[in-house]
Amino acid sequence: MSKAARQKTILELLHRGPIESQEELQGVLAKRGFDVGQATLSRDIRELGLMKTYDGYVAGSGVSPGEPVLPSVSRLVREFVLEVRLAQNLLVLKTSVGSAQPVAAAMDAEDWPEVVGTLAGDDTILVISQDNKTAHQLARRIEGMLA
Amino acid sequence: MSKAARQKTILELLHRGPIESQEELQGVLAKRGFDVGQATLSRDIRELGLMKTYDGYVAGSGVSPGEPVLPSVSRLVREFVLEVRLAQNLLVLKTSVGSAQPVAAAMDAEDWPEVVGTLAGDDTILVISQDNKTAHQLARRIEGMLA
DNA sequence: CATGATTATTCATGGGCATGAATAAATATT
DNA sequence: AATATTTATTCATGCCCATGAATAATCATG
Repeated sequence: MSKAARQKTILELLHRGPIESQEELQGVLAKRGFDVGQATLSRDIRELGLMKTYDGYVAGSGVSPGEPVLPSVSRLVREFVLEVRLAQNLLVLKTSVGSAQPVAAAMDAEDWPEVVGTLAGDDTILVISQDNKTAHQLARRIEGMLA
Repeated sequence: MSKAARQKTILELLHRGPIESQEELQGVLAKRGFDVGQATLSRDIRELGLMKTYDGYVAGSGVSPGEPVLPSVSRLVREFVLEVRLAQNLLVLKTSVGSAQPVAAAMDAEDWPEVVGTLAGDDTILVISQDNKTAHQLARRIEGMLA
């Protein structure tokens, strides 16, 4: 099973109540068919931004139950973005067919300060930046991911 | 630059006219910033289903110019599909947020005989199969990709 | 403070994928 | 038919990513 599925399950489990330790989490996940090591869970916890309270691990208030996580933006950009075009303070990204949405969602999740907003169609993403300069910086960042 | 971008460019170039040889293609791509070897082009040509005619390489009639290609279905399934649920002759696939479309598109492109049709939302794909048995086979295939 | 429990990080490994050099195979030319 | 050219395939390599064993660091307990 995949990392994304595992992390989704972790969030679902935490929605039911806190889990005391990584060891307990390991056991509960094993019951759901996820055979996973402690090191991996430590990483998952960090990636999901979980908090350790007196009662155990809880999800942050910004994370809804079962909210599936996306692969990293650099991975999605590398995989799906075909072209990066600059038009003043706008960036137009061409993607593989039907692939604009996950890329845009991953970008939104990054909360990049240069991004005012995104609009995703089927194979095109419009990224709105504050001005020409920041758009240019953004384009270079994305192109760096493609290299 | 990425493989997908390169293959898209190949298709665009062929839309303008045939290209005689892989060597010529290599040179034309180099002018567009794609530094790529002959072996790779041979593979691209095979993957894109290009045909070698008397005039040179042409795209098949089923391929539109600049039609971006998707990653393999197994790759997309592995990356985005979180759950596979069976309901009689229907399969419900849960994906990461906003990721249903590329997965469904890649499935459609496979022309699996067991698939009557697909319907993709934001994070859910409904796959319609002929009957319970073929749906079950399909589920197992997809689950195999996830392992 | 010593010890045990828990968590984080390092290190090594392996899977998946893409690539090009080298080689094999196929095709074109003379 | 011999040779040159073109294409396909094998082999080796490297990148990216994920993982767990081992270890280091941190925290809790007595």
